[in-house]
Amino acid sequence: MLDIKLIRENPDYVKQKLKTRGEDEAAIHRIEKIDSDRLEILHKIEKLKELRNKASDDIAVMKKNKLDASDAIAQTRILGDEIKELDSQIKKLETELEQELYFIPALPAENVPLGKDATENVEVRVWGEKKSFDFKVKDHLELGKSLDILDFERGTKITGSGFPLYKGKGATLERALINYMLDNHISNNGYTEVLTPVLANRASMEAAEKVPKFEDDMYYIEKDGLFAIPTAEVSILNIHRDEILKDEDLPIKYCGFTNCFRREAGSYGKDTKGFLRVHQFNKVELINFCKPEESYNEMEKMLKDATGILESLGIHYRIIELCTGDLGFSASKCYDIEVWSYAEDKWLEASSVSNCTDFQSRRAKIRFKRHGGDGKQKTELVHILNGSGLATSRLMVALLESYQTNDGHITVPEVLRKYTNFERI
RNA sequence: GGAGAGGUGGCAGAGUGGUUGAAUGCGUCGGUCUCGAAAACCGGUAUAGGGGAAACUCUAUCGAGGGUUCGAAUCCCUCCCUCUCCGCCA
Repeated sequence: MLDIKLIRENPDYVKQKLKTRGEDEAAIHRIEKIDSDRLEILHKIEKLKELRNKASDDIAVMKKNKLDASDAIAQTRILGDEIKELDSQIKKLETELEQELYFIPALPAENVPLGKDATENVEVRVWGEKKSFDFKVKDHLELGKSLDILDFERGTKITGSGFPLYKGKGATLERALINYMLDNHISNNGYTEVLTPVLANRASMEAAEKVPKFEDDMYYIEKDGLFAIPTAEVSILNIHRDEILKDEDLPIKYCGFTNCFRREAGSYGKDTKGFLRVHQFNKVELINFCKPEESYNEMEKMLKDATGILESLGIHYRIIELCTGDLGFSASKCYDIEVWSYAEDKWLEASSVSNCTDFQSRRAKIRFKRHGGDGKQKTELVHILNGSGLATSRLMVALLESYQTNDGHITVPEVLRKYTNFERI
């Protein structure tokens, strides 16, 4: 969430920034009003509490000296009643303020291209070239079926549509991809592997800014009050919730594989084919906790970490920088990595790398102590970045399609062979 | 699921109604000493919010939320979590 102080002191700046995201300023107006009302009451309350504290100390002294304090007690009781009344008023305002703040997105970074929606995203670079096939390419559904490695129908039987079943060499290939990516990030890119829970409580979902804003997109187990994570970002970020980290430990970099669960409410009928949009998918996630001055630099590194995988797999991809109007809720800057689908004849999003700066860390209370040269310490919010490195479902589409042979088989990319123990499907 | 114990600062651990934001130890930071280090000694060391140019000051916080009281870490209620034993079980 945004810093209320920033809104208080620089409302016009905040409104202008939000406008570039297509947000209207009405909510900020409401917030300003609630905040000033709250401050006014806060001043009264603190004054009254100060009086009460002093009076209580006096009473303590009187009692100690065996003096009659009943007058003082009676007077202080009145103070207490006033405080109670104001307390309930301020609590109401605080709740209102929170409810508004929870729905205000992060402010775009200065160098993010302006634009109203996805059509105005900017292509940063393209890697590799499209292969040319001298036969008609099959899509991943045909390949999956004919080679008996993907079974969407039976996945549907088990759960419902959008829950894929991998089979035989398909399952092995998926596992190989995951292992390859993890090993790469651990050995070459300096990440610490974590294997986290895939269910998260409400506090964790809130800390990662997924709830209440996106509550309808989450699977929720009412009986236990738990959410299925939409991304490992949630579970990994919460490793350090409510912690104060040491500055010499930063940046802290984790990678972790989990299943991810998304209801995709409202997107029925769109990209429903096979892997293009699923409710459960596999993803290796990268999370970085760092000092504010490092975050944009770390972001570029994360982008390299993710694209390095694609390059070693020989997958044709491009990097898109999202414009202000297309940025995710928590992100100040975001790159999408898209892989080329030969059968769909379009780019598919396989990863996004986001710098969420202090937007999540404020809510999650993840800070660090900065040691000043003068021996003084200052507590600051860390910056948090997340990136998929990568999600396998759409990567699998690109991989199967681009490695198909004219006899309908799949050649396993070189780097995966030591994980699959086969070269061909 | 049944029975019991407990949640206090970075950690360990005192504290059962009144200058307790909280003893003590450890850690940590600064300093003295030293050629340097260790040891020893001295001093500092929570978080959030408000006011103030600043010095500083006020408020809140002892798992969370309510209650009792002039006053709550301490008493009462609800919830959450952890641990131990039993049961069940991958």
